Amino acid sequence: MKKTNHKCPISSTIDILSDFWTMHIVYNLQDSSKRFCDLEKSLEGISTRTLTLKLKKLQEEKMLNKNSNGSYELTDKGHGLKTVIDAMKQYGKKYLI
Amino acid sequence: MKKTNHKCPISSTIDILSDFWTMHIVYNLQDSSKRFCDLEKSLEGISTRTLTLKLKKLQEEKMLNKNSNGSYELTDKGHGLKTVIDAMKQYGKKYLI
DNA sequence: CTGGATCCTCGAGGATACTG
DNA sequence: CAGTATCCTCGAGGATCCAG
Repeated sequence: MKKTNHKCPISSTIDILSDFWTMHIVYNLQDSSKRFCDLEKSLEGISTRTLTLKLKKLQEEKMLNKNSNGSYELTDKGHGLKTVIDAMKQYGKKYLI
Repeated sequence: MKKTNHKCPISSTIDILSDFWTMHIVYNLQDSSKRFCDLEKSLEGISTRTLTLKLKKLQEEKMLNKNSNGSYELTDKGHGLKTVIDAMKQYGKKYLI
């Protein structure tokens, strides 16, 4: 994945979202916090290594954090992606499938 | 990039968008059609090979087509992504940068 | 200018085994 | 359960040269 240096809202957002798993993870945490093994089950096909890496990266980016009972929950910054996810959902329904 | 088989609106949309250049290309064609060389200039850093490949793939997906004067323009399906792009722009403005 | 053809790099992600 | 550590694969994308 590349990194754009110029600070454009679109480019910055694409930088974060343009890998396969990130959006899936955020999507899966939208309604409730989940533990590692639950995420592993929801995200069919992800490897433990990748899930670990993505969760770590998302924590560094302040998109989510791990709470006291060990489950992962979105921060405000993570929940902010809901509008993007909703737009994608609408698009998928209308033009794909 | 992976392919999800189960037909979920979110997964299908992510399948299309989860590479670095696709969204940038659609974004660049949103307001006006452009020729190959113009896209090459706008999309700083893209190689001719990659641009060719992405344009071909996007044409196969009916997201854009090449018109009579040789420039590329979005189809309705391509323009449909505007809502997603707008959401990303808003997100970027609010939480990133 | 608009690509096609080749070759090459690099990193995302998988598989597996292991630990607290 | 929740990871960590290794090793390995595979494909996205870059660089370059060439042609219509």
